[in-house]
Amino acid sequence: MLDIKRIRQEPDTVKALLAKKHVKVNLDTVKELDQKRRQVTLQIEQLKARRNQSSEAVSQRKKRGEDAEALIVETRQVGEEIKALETSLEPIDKELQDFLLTVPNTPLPQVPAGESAADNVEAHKFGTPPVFSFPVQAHWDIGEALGILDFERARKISGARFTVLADGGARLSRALINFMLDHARARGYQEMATPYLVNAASMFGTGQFPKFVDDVFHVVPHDYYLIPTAEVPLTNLYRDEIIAAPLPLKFTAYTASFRAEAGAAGRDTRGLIRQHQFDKVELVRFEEPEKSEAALQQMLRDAESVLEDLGLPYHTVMLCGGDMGFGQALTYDIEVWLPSYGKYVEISSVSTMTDFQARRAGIRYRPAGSKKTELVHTLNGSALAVGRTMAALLENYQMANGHVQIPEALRPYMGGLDQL
RNA sequence: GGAGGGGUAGCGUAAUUGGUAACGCAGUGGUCUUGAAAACCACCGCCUUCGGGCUUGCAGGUUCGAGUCCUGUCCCCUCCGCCA
Repeated sequence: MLDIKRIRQEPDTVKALLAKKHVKVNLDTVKELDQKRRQVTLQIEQLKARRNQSSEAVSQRKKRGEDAEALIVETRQVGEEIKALETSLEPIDKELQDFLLTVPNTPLPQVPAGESAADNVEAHKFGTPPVFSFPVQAHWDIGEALGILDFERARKISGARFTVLADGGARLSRALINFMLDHARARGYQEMATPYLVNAASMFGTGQFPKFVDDVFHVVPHDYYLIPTAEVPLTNLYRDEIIAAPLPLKFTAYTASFRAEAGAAGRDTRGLIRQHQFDKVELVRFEEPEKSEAALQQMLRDAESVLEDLGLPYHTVMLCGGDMGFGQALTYDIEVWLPSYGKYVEISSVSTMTDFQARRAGIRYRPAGSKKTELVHTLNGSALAVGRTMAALLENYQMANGHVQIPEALRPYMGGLDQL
């Protein structure tokens, strides 16, 4: 959520920044609603002050045994006025709140202009795409041939966009998770294991709701939501809290993630790339506002180095305004080379949300020497998406005989096994 | 899922028949001190258009006035049931 004060004070700047995200918002409506709300609120508070006074006076008279009937009648009228004004304020308040919840975060100044992924700017590159002396196979073919991916039975027991990992596939996935968690822990992230089902308040806190309700799974009879990313439970750990511990706070968690992928029909229908359920190791960081941009660079390196340790070629792009997400102020996508696609494919997204989530979720801290609390900055990133990493491994490390080499760094997690 | 008990400031506790949230500890700043402790003073939830308003888990209701009464709901504890 954006600061209403900021919208009030510099509407043109906000408007210009949002235009960079190719979002058009009618800030004039906000301005009108805000003015009206402030005006009515003032009236209400003045009347309440009067009611508090006469109510106290009633109390005094009664204590002295005097008659207070006239005063009670008068106070009752004030109460009725307050009620009427409050009733008139309700729709204004609701409309303003509802609107503010749908306004995206403003991008930072360095975000490149642009409309789509084509306008993203390459920031870093590692490795070179492998050259094969034999026909390249896609990971779904490699996996099925090796008996480690079973899409057909997954369709039977669940449906489209689900996968069964079998034998070495399950083992490889678990190895990757452990490898990634250890990698994050070595870089100072505290490991957490969180619920996969969260309440609606958490979804509002990180910004999935109200705009993206249709993208998540709703467990109807109990009114829980399946997390679309561990960013949700991790960031909401400190919802409605004033963080007492010294910042930064760095967390990592492995969780399954669930996405409805509504409207995605036909895209990436084969393989592990786009699933309703996938595994991910996530990084979340709570940081002081002045340090959040430097923190973002660190987190980016924390994620990139996973791919470097696995020897997978990738490049990193800074997202242009039009390709950015709802709550992000600055986002880097890490894209891994996928031979079957013949291009780089997103495997991680690392972002600073500035104070956008913190304001929604009420996450504050007390700056050293300050009496007032301030909103923290929240950052998050994947390190990494496990299914996509597995796909990249199978494809980049495939051999002519259909088997797949296991990179050095992963072998200790596979009991020394060097190929599948 | 059922029955009972509970939720008040970071922690522990108060608040007559409904009368306008009190106290202790912890913490922060100050006085005093060579320094510290002790003592004393102030601060010690949120918003504010600086008038004031709000805050007893949350949302409503009754009332001139609700921590207190009523309804709904969330969470915690104990017991029973179920269960990995």
